[in-house]
Amino acid sequence: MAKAENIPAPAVRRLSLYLRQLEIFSAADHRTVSSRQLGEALCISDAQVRKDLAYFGQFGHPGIGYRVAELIPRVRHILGTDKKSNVLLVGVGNLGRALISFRGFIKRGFDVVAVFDKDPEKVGAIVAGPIPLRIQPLSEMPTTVRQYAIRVGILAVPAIAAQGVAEEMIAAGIRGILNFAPVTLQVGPEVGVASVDLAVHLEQLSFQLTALSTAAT
Amino acid sequence: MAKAENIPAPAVRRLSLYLRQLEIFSAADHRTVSSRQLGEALCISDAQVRKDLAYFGQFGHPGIGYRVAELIPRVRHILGTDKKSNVLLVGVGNLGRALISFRGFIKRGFDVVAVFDKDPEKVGAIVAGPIPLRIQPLSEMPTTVRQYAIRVGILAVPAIAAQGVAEEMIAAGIRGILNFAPVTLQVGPEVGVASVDLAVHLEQLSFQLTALSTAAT
DNA sequence: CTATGTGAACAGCTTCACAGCG
DNA sequence: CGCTGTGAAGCTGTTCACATAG
Repeated sequence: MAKAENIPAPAVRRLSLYLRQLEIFSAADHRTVSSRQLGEALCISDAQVRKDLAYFGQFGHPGIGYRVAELIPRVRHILGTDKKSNVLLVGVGNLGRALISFRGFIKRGFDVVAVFDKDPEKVGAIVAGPIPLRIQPLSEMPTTVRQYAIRVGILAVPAIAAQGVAEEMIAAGIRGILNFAPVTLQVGPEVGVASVDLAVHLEQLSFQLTALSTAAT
Repeated sequence: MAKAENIPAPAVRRLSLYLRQLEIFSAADHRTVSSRQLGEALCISDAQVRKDLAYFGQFGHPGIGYRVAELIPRVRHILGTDKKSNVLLVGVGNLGRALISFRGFIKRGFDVVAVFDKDPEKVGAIVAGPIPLRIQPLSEMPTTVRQYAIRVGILAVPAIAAQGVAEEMIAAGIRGILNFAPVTLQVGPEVGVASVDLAVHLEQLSFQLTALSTAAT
């Protein structure tokens, strides 16, 4: 076991993958799972799996492996997803709409309970989703954040507006931002940011392909 | 400069970010940019920026920095995004629809030119987007891939179907997959995979927040 | 005999610091 | 004098190999 700050970031990333895979094994009625099985399913070495899990505690049973039903709740607790949590979303464009109706969030314990947009034309409209939501103006964010105890926000606004909106979110009390705008947000150390740049991922694939065809010696 | 296989993967990831930022500087009429300016905008050290760019060639001018108008096309060429490329998408659910109408892809040189779905009820329907597209059955994929010279596909189907559909994509000639399904795809080494798991990102933020509040000693 | 947990060895990425060029 | 390009140093994450437990 180790203090949170000593745990490598990649290990935390993989922890989510372990949980995902454990749930798959659980659905397939596996009682126990070895580090090797877990690793093979995720293309990770068995040593890596053991080391990663060991950062967070002693979960395994020598000779047996990891008991699925025991490990899942432990990992959920570590990730803080053992309780449901409320999130908000800013930016009801194409992407925003899709994210609101995305079922994968609920499945993992995240409920989108409020949505905001700068455009006065959109404010007041109802957007469909797991729960129908009224689009609110940004000015209501501080109140709503307190009311629903929201800590995490999804940012799906155009690049040009992203930094400004992020600052409003932080001022409203948000402490974690999932950013879909193609910009690097400048935030203080008290705020966590995870960025998803869809175009960047395509560029990575494009590079791999051109690199491969160039390397055809 | 170095061979493609010697370049660290993180350097390639950052290369996309440099391009994004260079375009921002270009729009702001900066003629030249130093490694320090580029780094500050992206929260990366200046040494890192120089080393990364040096992996791909000698682009800088001592005493001056990097000429924006010169570097942008070079980086685009390295990433293989100096020419437009056609991509396809499989899975016309909520997320799929949003990705089809997502403008960010076009802006970076990727055109979604064909969409597929397994559901016979959906096949034949037209989906709106930059170009209206007819939803095709998977059986037409090999032909369409050849016709449009498609190399990269976006996978936006449910987790349970993802591995099977990925295999069909590869059989049809796809060599790069942008995967939105929450599973680890098992593919051969000739295929590139980039995975985006939206829930995993939220879990990372959740962990950071719980770790922070726990560390409040 | 199987499978974990872990110190030690290793590899790879990042930072440093400076030579060299404009 | 400013800023790049780069070997060398430093550091962090991964792999190895084995003691240990069931």
